[in-house]
Amino acid sequence: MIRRFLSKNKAVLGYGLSLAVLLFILKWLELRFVIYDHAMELYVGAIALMFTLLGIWLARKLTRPQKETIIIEKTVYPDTSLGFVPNETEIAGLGISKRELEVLELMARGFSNEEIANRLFVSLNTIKTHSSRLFEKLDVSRRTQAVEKAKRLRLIP
Amino acid sequence: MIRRFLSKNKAVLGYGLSLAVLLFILKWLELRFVIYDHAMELYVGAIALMFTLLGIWLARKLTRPQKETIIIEKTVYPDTSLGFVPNETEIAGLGISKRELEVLELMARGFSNEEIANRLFVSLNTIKTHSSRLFEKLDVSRRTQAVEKAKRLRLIP
DNA sequence: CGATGGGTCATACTTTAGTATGATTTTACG
DNA sequence: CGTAAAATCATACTAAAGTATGACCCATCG
Repeated sequence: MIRRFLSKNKAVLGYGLSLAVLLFILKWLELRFVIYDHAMELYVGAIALMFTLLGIWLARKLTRPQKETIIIEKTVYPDTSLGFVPNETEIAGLGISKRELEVLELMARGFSNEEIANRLFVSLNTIKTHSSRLFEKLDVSRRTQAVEKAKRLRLIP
Repeated sequence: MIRRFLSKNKAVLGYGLSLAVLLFILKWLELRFVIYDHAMELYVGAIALMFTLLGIWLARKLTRPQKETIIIEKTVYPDTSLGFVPNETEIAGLGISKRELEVLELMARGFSNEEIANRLFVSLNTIKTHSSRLFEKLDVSRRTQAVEKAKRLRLIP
């Protein structure tokens, strides 16, 4: 606890210490030389200088550095393969299954139903049923519409 | 020239002025009260305080603010719908005509050939020929592929 | 002026897409 | 263990999409 206090109030402690040292020097000067009236200006000047310097030092120590936030806008071209996060909420809300989503993705990539069937190792009819259900759920009637809507809803990249 | 000097050295001049004022005050105090030995500490203290404050003020005026730059990189995704610039080079290179591009855009938006025909006030057959030529030029065989490729080549948004 | 390219349209045809319906098999869950 | 959702497949059909070919109009350009 004490260490924390020390570290937190380092500047203040430093100021106190400096003050003490300066007062000591003053006392010493007072004893060393009899202060005549004509020496007064010099004495005051010295004090002024010292404390001005102290003030400068204090100011530099105490003022916390001004933070300047520079926001660099970095344009990132939608690298569909890297930075895509599917809208799970929408997918779930529409009740689209995993398999249907797979079909949808391949559709969006321009594959025909037959090509999709070959890729997924199922029959053409299966793909047809999948796509039909997909169109129902997406409330569309053609694959191009489905792709357009799916991209708009961020179901697919 | 004088005004420029004044404005450039405002802080220095301020310091000089303050010093003069303070010295005047000191002189006044010296005249006003006879400075006894026991009043010495108080006097010195006042000077110390004043000059410390002056030093702080000076430091704040003269030293340029300590900046701590925080750089935040903010990724900005370009709004494809607003700031879209078609790749004219590619369009010209592939020899795609204005009308064909129109058809392509409507295709991408999910319209059927018949819908496109109605929109452009031409017959279904015309749209079919347009799309056939389009597919040839894009080297694809289906509309979904055409849309995918066109978007990839930035022919359409 | 004639060739060229863009746009239009038609007919005839093939292929792909999409719908309707029914059935079987997995798989997940209470 | 039984049920519901998901996934599979089939048949039969309709509706789009796409191809091939030929024709016509019109502006532009050498």
